[in-house]
Amino acid sequence: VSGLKFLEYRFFVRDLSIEFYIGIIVVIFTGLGIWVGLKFTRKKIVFVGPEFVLDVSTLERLEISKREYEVLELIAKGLSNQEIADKLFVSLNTIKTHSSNLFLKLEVSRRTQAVQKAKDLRLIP
Amino acid sequence: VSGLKFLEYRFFVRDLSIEFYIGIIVVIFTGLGIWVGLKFTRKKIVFVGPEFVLDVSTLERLEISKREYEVLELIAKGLSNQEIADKLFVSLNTIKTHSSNLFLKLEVSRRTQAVQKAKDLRLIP
DNA sequence: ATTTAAATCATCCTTTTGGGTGATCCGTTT
DNA sequence: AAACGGATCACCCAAAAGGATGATTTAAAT
Repeated sequence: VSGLKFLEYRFFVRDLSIEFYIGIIVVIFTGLGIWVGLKFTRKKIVFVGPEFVLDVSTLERLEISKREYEVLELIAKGLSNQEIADKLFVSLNTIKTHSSNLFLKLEVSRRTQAVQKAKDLRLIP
Repeated sequence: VSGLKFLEYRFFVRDLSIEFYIGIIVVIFTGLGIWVGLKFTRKKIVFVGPEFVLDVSTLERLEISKREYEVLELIAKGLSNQEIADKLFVSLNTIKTHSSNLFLKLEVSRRTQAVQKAKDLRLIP
């Protein structure tokens, strides 16, 4: 306040009220507090594992059915057609049909390519 | 200040200086500023792509040769043995030998499993 | 009621892949 | 010089995968 009064004395002629000085002080120290708060806060670093978000729109665009998607997932896990058939309780032929249709829709000709492309398209993690 | 003086009047008998009140105000509003600064700071979120680091020790432990590793990479890209042979300018039989040895070392029996396991072992991204 | 899409299974045939074995060549190590 | 690991290739056989086509059933949509 003394400093402010001194400044007032030097540069102005008006006599300012004590409330005015207090207002200025409030503003200045609130600002200081904000600055300190920002300055000494550790930046909160959040490591985000690349959260997989299924691209449903692509799934729909390619008209991939639920069953085909199941087969795709199991193919991606490295299972053979026979193993997939056993796991889904259907015949090997059925799985071959599903995978064939899947390859057509994904525009690939091998299961390894299907896995690659499906990952690129965010259909599987 | 008026509020403070009122409080002083109510609960204390001493006559406190204006500097004292200003000190209190400074402390209060600096604290307020700090609070605001912390409250409205967005947490800094850093997305960390899962930086792939090749696990050389595993590669050496499994005694996977350079050529075999090359084949592994191309298998992971979805190439057929014939395509790999063309790309590396060797015969199909050579690739079959390499992939067979690779499967032995990775303890798998299919290329899709090899890709899966190689990823788990951090041999490929 | 008819159409449609999904899921199921089959048959036939071809290509790809995997497993086993053996052989040659070439550097490096012993 | 001999041994060794690596890279290369061949041949054989069996299993797996892929492509094409057709058929049946069922549930949902029109």
